[in-house]
Amino acid sequence: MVKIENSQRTILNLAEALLQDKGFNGFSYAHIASELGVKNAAIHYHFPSKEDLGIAVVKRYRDRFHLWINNARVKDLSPEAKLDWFFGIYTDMRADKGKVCLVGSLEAEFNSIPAGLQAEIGSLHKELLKWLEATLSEGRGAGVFKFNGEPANKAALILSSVQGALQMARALGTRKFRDVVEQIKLDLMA
Amino acid sequence: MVKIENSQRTILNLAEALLQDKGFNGFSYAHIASELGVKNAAIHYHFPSKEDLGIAVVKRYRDRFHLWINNARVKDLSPEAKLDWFFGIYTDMRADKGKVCLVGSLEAEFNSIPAGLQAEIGSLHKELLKWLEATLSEGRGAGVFKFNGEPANKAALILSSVQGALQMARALGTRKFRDVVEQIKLDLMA
DNA sequence: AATTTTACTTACTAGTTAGTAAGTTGTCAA
DNA sequence: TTGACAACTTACTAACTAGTAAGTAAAATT
Repeated sequence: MVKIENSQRTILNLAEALLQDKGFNGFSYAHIASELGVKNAAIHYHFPSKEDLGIAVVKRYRDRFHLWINNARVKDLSPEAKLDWFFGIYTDMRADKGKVCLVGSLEAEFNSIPAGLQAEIGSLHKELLKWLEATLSEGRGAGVFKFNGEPANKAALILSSVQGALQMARALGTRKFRDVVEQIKLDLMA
Repeated sequence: MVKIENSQRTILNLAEALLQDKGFNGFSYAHIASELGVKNAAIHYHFPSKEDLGIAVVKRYRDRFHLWINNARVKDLSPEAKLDWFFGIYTDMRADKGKVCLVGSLEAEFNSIPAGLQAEIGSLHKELLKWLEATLSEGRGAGVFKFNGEPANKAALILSSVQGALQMARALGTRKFRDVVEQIKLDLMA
């Protein structure tokens, strides 16, 4: 028995990449197993069902996001820098083999994924919106962001558009993604 | 042999609904066949491969869009009314069992769908953007829309956000979709 | 040293997938 | 009236799907 160090984490890494690349219905346990050089059943040992695996991926993603936004390196940034950090997450996804946001990927397939995973992705989406809303609110208070209406609605618009822009970029190129991010900033700073 | 009138169209209707509901990897020929009360092979008779079926759905969607935008009932509208008509398409999707845009659905699964379908969805996306860009340009010229930057970039932002908002609404409710559309209008009219 | 636990493999199942080949039947045109 | 054709059905395949049960070997615990 060759002990692969931290199999659980390696499986989660691969599952996360596959979710962002092919979608929940676009990958199988066999994909993960062959990539890792183990058998299907080894994956089922760590994550009994595909729903368990999906939920674990999203849970870890949520934890990571919480760690970041509560970390001084993000918490103490100016609103503009916070927003740039946030957009940077999506820019990195786009650069990493044209991945899309977990939220967008799973919500596009929402009606063909397990209920537990639906709930989990809803929680992540709410948390992303909440942080973005607070950041926009802070920025408008400081006079650096300018927009009409509720920060919650502006947050929903911005998050929807970066999510959509990552998908758009798959068919129309990275250029289009950058254009959308620039336009968001233009609308916010003008 | 019970003759179902216009099977081809009935299959396309069902396939389109399934694509917008479950995604390309979330439905099968068996789903369509059982819903129509025929056998799998009957679907293969009309559309030999799943790629053929997907392409036919998107092609028909494109044709429909072209017909509408070239029709006087849309062509002769004011820019604001044109935009409302456009948003109405997405509002209707949301109301119709929480469907999402074909473009968003297929681009989220982009890396796990056939190449021919990838190309077809790219063409549709370009056409939607082109029309929206022209409408925004016309509206800004007429003084009814206000925004900075290129109409092409503003069009990409708006299309991305309605696409993303339909997906968001699946996890967070129709309310959120409406909020995004209202915010787009607010940003455009202020 | 004995036992339990962890992390697997082997071997399997039942169901689903897209896709095909060959046969059937109603309709329509020559 | 015959023959072609459209629109299927029957019957099948090979590959893949998630998931399970039982066995194994090393490592950790007692």
